[in-house]
Amino acid sequence: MTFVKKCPECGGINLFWNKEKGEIICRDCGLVVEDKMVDFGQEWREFDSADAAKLRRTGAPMSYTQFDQGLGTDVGKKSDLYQLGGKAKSKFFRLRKWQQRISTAIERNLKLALSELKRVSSYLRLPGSVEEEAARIYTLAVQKGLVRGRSMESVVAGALYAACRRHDVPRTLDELGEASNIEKKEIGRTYRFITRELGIKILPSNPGDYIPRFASSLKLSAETQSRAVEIIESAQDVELTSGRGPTGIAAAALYVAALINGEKRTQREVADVAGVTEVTIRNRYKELLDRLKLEKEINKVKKKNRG
DNA sequence: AAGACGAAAGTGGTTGA
DNA sequence: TCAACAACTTTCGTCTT
Repeated sequence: MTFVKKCPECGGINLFWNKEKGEIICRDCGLVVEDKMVDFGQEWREFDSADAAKLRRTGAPMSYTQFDQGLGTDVGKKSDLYQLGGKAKSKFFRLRKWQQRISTAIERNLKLALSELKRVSSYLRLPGSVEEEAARIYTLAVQKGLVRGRSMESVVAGALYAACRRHDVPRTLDELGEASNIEKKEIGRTYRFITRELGIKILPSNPGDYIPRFASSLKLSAETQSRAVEIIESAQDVELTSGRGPTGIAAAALYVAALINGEKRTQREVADVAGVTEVTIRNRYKELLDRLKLEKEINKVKKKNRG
């Protein structure tokens, strides 16, 4: 299944589909070609009708993004009535009344929340697996009554953020904030709250996970990207990364890598796409130079530019 | 004139008494 | 619950290219 055959940036055909992250990456120039992948394919193949009967599932797939896991039954609308006689008609109304009573506050809340969740996740072009996870987290949160006293939207955003982290598909709090119109602080707060209350373990995100996206928005080459990843790895070896914000590290590594590869970007440009300030980049950058003996390479490039 | 640099003061969160 | 603390931000003046 391919939407894009050629990289629009460099024309290369060496495209790599990272299915888990929902990104297509050009191996030649590092551009993230397409990051709104939807998997329309069937994951099975059928060769005859016997196979078809065996393999096809009936009905919609079970999903947490449906408020009742997609398994509920609706008593129909009035437009279905034309085929019913008198008795059946009264039975219909009775059943429908019941269903309305059964629709508790929780279900109504879920219905609303999940449509919000879908909205935000499609805005951020998150893969379905993350959306599913977020919906699961949200459902658990509702069942535990954690939404009380918090806005539904902020819990949705928090659940999505947690799901992103768990799937190593990092989005920054800023991005979540932009997509959901909730303040970054608030999202962070609810995120910590629900993960604590639900006992969800989340490892600190790896700075390297941010590199492809940042590098792509800065139009940096694949070599620069892998250079940045190397820098991050060696930084981890000398314990420069613990306790620091991963986005700052990713930004600084990318800045240095671009410098070394002669694709210089200003600190401001890098800072903007990474959602940190220039000051943070400078601090990380300085630490990197101090500890990783990169000065030589930088000086080499500087000399080259002069001569 | 733009970019890089670094000092100083402020913010929000964590930790430990 | 409060204070100390680390990381990060904002702001601003100075140096470099």
